[in-house]
Amino acid sequence: MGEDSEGQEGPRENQLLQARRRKLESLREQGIEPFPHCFEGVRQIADVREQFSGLAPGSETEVRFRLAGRLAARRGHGASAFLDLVDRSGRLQLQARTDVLGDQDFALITSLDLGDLLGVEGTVFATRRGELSLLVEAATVLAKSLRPPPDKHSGLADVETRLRYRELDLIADPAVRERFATRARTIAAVRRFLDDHRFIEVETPVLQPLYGGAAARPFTTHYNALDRTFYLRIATELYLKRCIVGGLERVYELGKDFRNEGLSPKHNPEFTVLEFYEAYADYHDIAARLEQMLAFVSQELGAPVGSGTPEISFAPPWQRETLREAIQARTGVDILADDGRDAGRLAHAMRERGLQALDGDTWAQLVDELISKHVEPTLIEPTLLFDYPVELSPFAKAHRSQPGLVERFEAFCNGIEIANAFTELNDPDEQRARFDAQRAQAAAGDDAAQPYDESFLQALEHGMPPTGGLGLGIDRLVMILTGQRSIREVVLFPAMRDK
RNA sequence: GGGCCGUUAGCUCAACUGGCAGAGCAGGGGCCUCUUAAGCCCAAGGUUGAAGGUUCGAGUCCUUCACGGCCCA
Repeated sequence: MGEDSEGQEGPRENQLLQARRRKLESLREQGIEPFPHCFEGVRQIADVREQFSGLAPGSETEVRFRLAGRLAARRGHGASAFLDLVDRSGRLQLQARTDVLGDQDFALITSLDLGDLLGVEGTVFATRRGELSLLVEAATVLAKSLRPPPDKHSGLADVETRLRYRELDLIADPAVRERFATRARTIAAVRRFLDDHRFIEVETPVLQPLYGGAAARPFTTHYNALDRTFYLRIATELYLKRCIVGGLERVYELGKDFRNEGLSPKHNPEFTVLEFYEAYADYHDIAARLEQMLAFVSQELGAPVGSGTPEISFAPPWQRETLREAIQARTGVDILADDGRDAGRLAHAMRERGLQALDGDTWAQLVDELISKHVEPTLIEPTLLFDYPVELSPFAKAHRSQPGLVERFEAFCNGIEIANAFTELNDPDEQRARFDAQRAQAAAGDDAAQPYDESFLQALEHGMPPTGGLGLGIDRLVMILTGQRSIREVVLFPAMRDK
């Protein structure tokens, strides 16, 4: 290999890299392939532990296992050595002995670096102190590691390094691996629930000629073949309703939305969302469906999955309040005291109670402020807030008895919003009027206002059945289920600024 | 956008009021056949995030910047 391969690294780090490069060369000189193509018959470390959990200290067995994983620690004793092998399912101690392996293979296995990928075959035994172990009869290098792994004991502490180089975080911390496995099981359980209830999974465009379905700024891109600006979707809502118009009756989509916003512990610019729509249902039906679904999901995950946070039970029924009551109970402000929806009067009522109210804010923005500042943080147990102002909800159907409100609820848990649902607006003329109102807001400078979507309106004009729909933030749900306070801990590769 | 905090060896962390940048782990050379954060001996490893400034002297004080964390908007 190159004598100047050290050019790009610092001169010091090179000592470590060079040592590994030398071992790579040495393997090849011995005729050993450092990057073989496969290793057959691999079992999981958890299989060994399950089968031999009660093996008495000092006992040996004839039971042979082939295992593969990463070398995580080594304790040498001259003519024998203990090695720790880690796979996705766990960690197991290996014992290597000259009298079993012969000098050559023993020298090979003990000269491996921490971090190397290793395949072994051997028999199960328990040490005198009772540590379940594998006596290695054969060892194969499966991939040479050319960089030093994180510290075998203290792991990685620097948050930035953990997020930028998630592979190192995963290598160093089994709890992180477990968290992402929990995420996968959560999503699988959501799918199973919906599939079992006659929903069908669909895929709608991520790249869209026009974005919509939520109040957010989009990412834009250029489609060369059409020489036209395209947008990354901010929601799946409008296409999914077109599926409902088309007669699919119960549909869901699980995938990523993209919003051109800042980063925060609750926000990543790309995030995973479930939306489902159910024909002939209203928002009460959807609320019940959501309760059932999350109860099912948490049950599928098995008992306590949260760590460090108060135990959250999704068992139905959840707490229910109307939005008006919720705000009034926590701030004393009645947002509907004034039928005129006058921003000045609401701001005055807020200031009377010692609450901050910005001068330029509209009535709807003040309501939004009351929710996110004074209500949302107080909602720890799963809670549904019903009946929102129409100004905040351009796609929700008017309330059947409360003028100025729509049939919408949001679900909160652990002080954050996790879901948003409505009885869907299916009157095309009313929807057109809502778009007009959005257009006026956009003209007034609101860059998160809805663009006018004529093809969606046309679809509604063909007739959409009465429908209930819901959007659920999967990342936030996983945060709750795994007891994490930051979305970055449940997204494998969160967005980061360039270093 | 604002405030506070952080950035020192590959990793985890020290370094008093400004006075020779250290340790453990990892890596290198030895010893050691039941250890498990194995142990013992030896040697090595640094542009202290970047740039500028103050000072006889800066990891430490000042300014600006970068990235990250927490809080606020």
